[in-house]
Amino acid sequence: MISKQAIARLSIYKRSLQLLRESGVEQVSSQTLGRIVGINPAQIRKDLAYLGSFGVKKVGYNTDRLVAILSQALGVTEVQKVILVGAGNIGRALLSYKGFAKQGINIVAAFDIDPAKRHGEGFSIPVYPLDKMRDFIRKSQIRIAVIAVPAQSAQEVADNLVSAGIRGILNFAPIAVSVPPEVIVSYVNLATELERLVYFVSATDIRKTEVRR
Amino acid sequence: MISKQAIARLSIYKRSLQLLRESGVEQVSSQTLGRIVGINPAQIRKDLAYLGSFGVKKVGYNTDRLVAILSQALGVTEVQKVILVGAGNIGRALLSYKGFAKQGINIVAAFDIDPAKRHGEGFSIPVYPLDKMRDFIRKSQIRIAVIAVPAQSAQEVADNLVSAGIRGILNFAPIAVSVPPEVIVSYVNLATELERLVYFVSATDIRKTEVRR
DNA sequence: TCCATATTGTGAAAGGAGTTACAATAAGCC
DNA sequence: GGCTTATTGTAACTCCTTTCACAATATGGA
Ligand SMILES: NC(=O)c1ccc[n+]([C@@H]2O[C@H](COP(=O)([O-])OP(=O)(O)OC[C@H]3O[C@@H](n4cnc5c(N)ncnc54)[C@H](O)[C@@H]3O)[C@@H](O)[C@H]2O)c1
Ligand SMILES: NC(=O)c1ccc[n+]([C@@H]2O[C@H](COP(=O)([O-])OP(=O)(O)OC[C@H]3O[C@@H](n4cnc5c(N)ncnc54)[C@H](O)[C@@H]3O)[C@@H](O)[C@H]2O)c1
Repeated sequence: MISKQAIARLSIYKRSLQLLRESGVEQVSSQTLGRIVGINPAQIRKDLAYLGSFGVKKVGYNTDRLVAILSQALGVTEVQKVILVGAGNIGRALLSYKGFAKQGINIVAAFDIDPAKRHGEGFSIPVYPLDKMRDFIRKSQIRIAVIAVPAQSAQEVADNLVSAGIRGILNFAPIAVSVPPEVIVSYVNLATELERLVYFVSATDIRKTEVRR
Repeated sequence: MISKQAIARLSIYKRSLQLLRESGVEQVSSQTLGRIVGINPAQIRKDLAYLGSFGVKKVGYNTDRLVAILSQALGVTEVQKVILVGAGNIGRALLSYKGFAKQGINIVAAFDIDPAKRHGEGFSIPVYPLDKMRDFIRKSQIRIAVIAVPAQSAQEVADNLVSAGIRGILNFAPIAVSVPPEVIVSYVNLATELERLVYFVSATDIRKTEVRR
């Protein structure tokens, strides 16, 4: 199995390769890609080696082919449907974002307890009441959900999601949720990210350049 | 120097300890805290040992004292001022968020190229034109900035920030920015997080429970 | 056609990070 | 006051990640 760090890097490669491809670049060496994404070329070659061997010596990798291979490996050859719970500040920002589609990810519906949050303001994704959630997940075979509700509701929402069949959760609430072992939870903790910066900036002496996930 | 993973965990401990303290808990063992945050108790003890030795055998740690020590270690004993560049979808979500203050972080101003983004809609933080940015950073001695502009503007914004004296950047744009070695850049890449979930959920067999940063 | 060389793929080395295990010990109880 | 025991702090170990280094090799040019 590929490690979670490696998967994150594969996703980063994919995005950069898509951009390169769009600007007409057909071949790229691990060195050049490494410069673009800020990652050691040997690391890139090793990550790609998990998926097979499709570089050409003295030339590099075909951008088109590599994007296809990475999409396949990551499981986004066909669009992945995702739902969102909590159409507040963060939730609405996600609903308005057009960039996920290009990465093969589609937020297909949102759910919110508050009726006032249910008019689509600008974005075309519907916001439903909570009691539609379970059925929607079942009928549309949704496996991944984003939690963007207040911390005190996160566990309850997670429990509902899991019992409806959700297998992966991206949690914006700054609190650990407990789920069965077969469910994967990933956290986005922005306050932590900022505190991390505060620490490394405050520690004044010269140090490592980048803090990358 | 403490590793970036350890710093992230210290921040997580701090938040949970604050919650515990608020609900009247005065002492907590590494085991109990570990259960709450989902982290191995030995890991917690080791992380705390970086900062000194202030647990009490057979009792655990004093929540009050530990919050103070963690705040000190992370550099948030006094409120840290942060600026935001790009008051779009994500930027406005951050500006509306009340939760940073509790962690000792204060977004004091935002900057946007678009005049239409400059009315404070609900949030009290001012949104200024870009040409005020340099002076503001200098005068208010800001060291940390959040980039929430489109990818194609991110490098330009980063260059401006760095030349004005910014030392740490939290970048929401899904693109690597190049900065001098003394500047720290941290990335929030939501598409990557979702793709990672897609991968681990798709790889159907039984596997590790959580993907934590 | 043959050569010089840029680049891959990977084995080995180095460097962390996380976990286990346990001796030390202070607290609370009898 | 002494004993039992929960809990810390840390040393040792294991596991995992990243980097280094280089042989293999396909390409493009002469
Ligand atoms: N906004 C930010 O910049 C930011 C930053 C860091 C962390 N967060 C975290 O992200 C989460 C969301 O933040 P926000 O600023 O968007 O909050 P918000 O209050 O604006 O939005 C929360 C939404 O969740 C809905 N909700 C509440 N309980 C619910 C439930 N049980 N089921 C479904 N919906 C429910 C509310 O109606 C509301 O629309 C919070 O946990 C917050 O701590 C936000
Ligand atoms: N919204 C999301 O959910 C989301 C998700 C993933 C990534 N992102 C990334 O976050 C960034 C912001 O996304 P968004 O949805 O908020 O975009 P947005 O277009 O809503 O907002 C961008 C803002 O930046 C301003 N801006 C543009 N160029 C600028 C410049 N040179 N200086 C200052 N301000 C400038 C624009 O006026 C606008 O207000 C993008 O890079 C996007 O790819 C957003």
